[in-house]
Amino acid sequence: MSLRHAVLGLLADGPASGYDLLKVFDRSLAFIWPATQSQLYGELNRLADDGLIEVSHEGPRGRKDYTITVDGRSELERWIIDAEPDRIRRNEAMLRVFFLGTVGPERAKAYLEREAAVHDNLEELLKTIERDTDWDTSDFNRYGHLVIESGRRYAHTQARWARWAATRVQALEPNETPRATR
Amino acid sequence: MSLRHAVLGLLADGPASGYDLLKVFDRSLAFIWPATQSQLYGELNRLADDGLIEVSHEGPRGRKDYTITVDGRSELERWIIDAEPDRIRRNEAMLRVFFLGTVGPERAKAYLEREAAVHDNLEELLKTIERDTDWDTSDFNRYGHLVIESGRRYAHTQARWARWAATRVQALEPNETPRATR
DNA sequence: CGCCGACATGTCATATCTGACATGTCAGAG
DNA sequence: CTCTGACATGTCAGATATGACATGTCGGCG
Repeated sequence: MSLRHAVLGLLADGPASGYDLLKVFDRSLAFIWPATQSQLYGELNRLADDGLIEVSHEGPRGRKDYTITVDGRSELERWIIDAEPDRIRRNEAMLRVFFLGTVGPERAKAYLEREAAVHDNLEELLKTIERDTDWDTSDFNRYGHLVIESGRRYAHTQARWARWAATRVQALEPNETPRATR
Repeated sequence: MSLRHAVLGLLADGPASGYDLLKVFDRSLAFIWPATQSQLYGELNRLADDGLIEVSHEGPRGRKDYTITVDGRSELERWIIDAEPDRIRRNEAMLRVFFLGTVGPERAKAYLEREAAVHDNLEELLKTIERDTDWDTSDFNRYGHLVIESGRRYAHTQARWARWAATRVQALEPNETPRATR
């Protein structure tokens, strides 16, 4: 249930409307905490009900600017410092690797090489973002730079791993003991 | 909705009961695709309804051994090879990093050093598993070794990143422009 | 002045996840 | 023979997530 804290964190930087926040989610938080529009507006109302944020200004077209309250700020700090992060990471790509034995070495190898290419591309994308972003003025804040760098290193490591894994596939196959089809 | 495919993948290795599978989930799939008991039993029934698996044997205490069907096997292969993996990874720890600016440099640094230590421990754990596991007979299959190695490299990279990030924190703080509390 | 595209918020059905609860059986130790 | 712990499957309420749908407004271009 960290959407709540993502919203608080964004509002800690200054007041914003749901519409504003949605753009930030799409642009900079998309990789680490995606959120849909219906989730976001629902959460804003719940946060306001709980007194962690409040409507500080109403604009045209029903626009509502929300501001974080003192309670909201202390809840945010509590979450950042005290709460143990949930480290569970479901990883569909790795789940496939786990079962690669069922499709035979050629297709396993092809899969891993594709993974390598995907992560090469991701690394390039993140490098481009690092190069082209003005960290003081963009939707990414200064600490966002650290997050992007972490992603870049992750992509790099994964690509190297996938290429290494592709070379290991042959060795993993049982020596001519075809798996039972039934 | 990949729990479905995780179950198919495990049953591709041979028949098993829900109880058996639950142990495998806890022991070897826990890191990449955790599942609870209620999820698992529900999914087994749904898979059987859809004809992708079938009850091949009934044992004592209501035990049901499930076997993957031909349809199930082809659905599994389709998923591994054809379907585009969902690469969205919610990452609570990184979300915190994104908002580390709100708690001040000392606490930000402490957080990152803690992250480094956590990932050091994870790396050690995975190294131990790599060292002590017999990859031919354990719940991990041969390809599971590749998955563990990927995790090990990930933990290593993250620990290095966190230590590097800790050194960058000072530089990220705006020069004595205290953030507005309101 | 009319229209289009961006602005802006909201609801709803469906699906899924989580954790707790419920129920019962069998094998082996003492 | 009794009891305990592992075996074994299931249901349910409540919380979250997803994607589609609904509704309306304002600013600026032609």
